[in-house]
Amino acid sequence: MEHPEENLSASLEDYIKAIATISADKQAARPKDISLRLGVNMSSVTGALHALSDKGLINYAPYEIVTLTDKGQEVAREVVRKHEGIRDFLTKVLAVDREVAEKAACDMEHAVSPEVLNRFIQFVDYLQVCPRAGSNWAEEFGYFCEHPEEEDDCEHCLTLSLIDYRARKDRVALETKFLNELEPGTRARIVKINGNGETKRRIVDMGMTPGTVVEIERIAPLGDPMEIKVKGYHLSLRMVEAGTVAVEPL
Amino acid sequence: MEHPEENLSASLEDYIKAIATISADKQAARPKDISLRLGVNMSSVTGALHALSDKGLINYAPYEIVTLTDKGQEVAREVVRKHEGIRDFLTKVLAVDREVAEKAACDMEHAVSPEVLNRFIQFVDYLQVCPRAGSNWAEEFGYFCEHPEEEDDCEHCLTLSLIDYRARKDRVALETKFLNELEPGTRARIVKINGNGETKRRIVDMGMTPGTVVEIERIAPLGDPMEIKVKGYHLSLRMVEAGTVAVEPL
DNA sequence: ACCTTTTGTTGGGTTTACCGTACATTCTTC
DNA sequence: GAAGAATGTACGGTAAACCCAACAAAAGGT
Repeated sequence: MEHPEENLSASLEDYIKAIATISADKQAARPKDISLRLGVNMSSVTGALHALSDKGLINYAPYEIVTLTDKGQEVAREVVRKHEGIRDFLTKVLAVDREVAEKAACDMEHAVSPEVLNRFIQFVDYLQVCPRAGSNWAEEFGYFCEHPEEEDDCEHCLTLSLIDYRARKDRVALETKFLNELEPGTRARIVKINGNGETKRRIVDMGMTPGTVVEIERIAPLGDPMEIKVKGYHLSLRMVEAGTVAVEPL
Repeated sequence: MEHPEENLSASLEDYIKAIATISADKQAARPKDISLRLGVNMSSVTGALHALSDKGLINYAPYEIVTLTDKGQEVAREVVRKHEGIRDFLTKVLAVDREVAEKAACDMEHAVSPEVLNRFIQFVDYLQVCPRAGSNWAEEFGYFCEHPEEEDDCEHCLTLSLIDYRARKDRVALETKFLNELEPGTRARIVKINGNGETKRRIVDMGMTPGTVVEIERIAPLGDPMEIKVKGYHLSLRMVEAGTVAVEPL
């Protein structure tokens, strides 16, 4: 816990990711599991664990099980977001085979800047919101990135496809719902947040502003809370809160 | 020239790229230029030059100017294609700022597999050929990647935008030209290659099959040859050859 | 031609990230 | 509860890439 250094090396990020995924599956991550997953020698794992421990990202003592600290979990969340963001972009946009994409994402994730990562994630969302490609298509997407909260104003990018645009718009107007009414696996676009001061602030802090695309990941067995994905982040939301969010299903 | 090893490290690829770009600007690449461009110490450059020389990629003797061997130029072409492919994707598809994209491409180019690179390049081309994004958009792009030579059959991805599709198709039918008639900077899609056996084979070997998108880069002062870009590759084509290629301007 | 500056090289040293081998600990099983 | 297997650690070694400082060669100015 000496150096709380900011930047992790590519290799150490891999270790964090491995620990996070193994911990999610089983209870705890053993060095052996890590060595198998990453295909490295056990002695390399020991070395890496020391480094991560020094940075205060894992709880590590020789011969004991490895767990992520709070700080480590935060780092892991970012690493996973990056991996999934790239993988989803490759599969959903570039139509890369799932398995190939998984591997490619591992290779790419250490080289993609946060800025570009956000573009990847936004692009996937964009395809759902404005499924058009006009001649000024890239320009339109750039505008969308700058102002995601603005009304779905595709008109000027759809000079020749107005009919479709209007059909969609009509359909959407009829189908406006609240976030808690949606099924797992569905996607929707936020229209408005009805909550009062504190609740609203909490939701907005999560990045859920009007125009944002959300995906329902799953709903807990008891019906509360629900897990959603927003801008690549996995979030947990209480049903009461979800009920304040008006959305257009996509 | 000892080890003609296949894979270059990320760092050595950077050196090759630097040598290639500097050589293009000035006559020859001096170690100092390389050190400045890559922001590394002179002694690091010397070490890298030794390594590249051992691999037979550069002509290097102490205190003499550095040049690429044929093999080195081949490697450089690939590296440049990767860099430009990523950069163009970032700018033209993801609307990333030119300068940011240039930097991001440098970071990403060593992590992107040839397979994904081709998707990047194809996607940029795809936007020109079928500028539509229907609900089954990724699927359509995947099909296009699998069968680039097939007829421009966007109908089933355009159920609601037929009008635009037909307008474009009519326009294209009227404007079919030959490759040698196009201006630098324009893009076109190959319709047919009219040449006989040998000429035709040469052109097809360059990757110019029907359905492929080409970009006219420039035409030599004397009008011959012309430089074009196909699938990320910069090619040189004699006007006689270009005259055998029927294209739809985009 | 000589002296200074710029450029280039060599050698030694650091860091990261591996590996292999040898030793230590824990778990399993009888 | 002790032997043997599985797991974990420590130590030394390698390779890539970098740096700095010292020395060497080439280029430029007077």
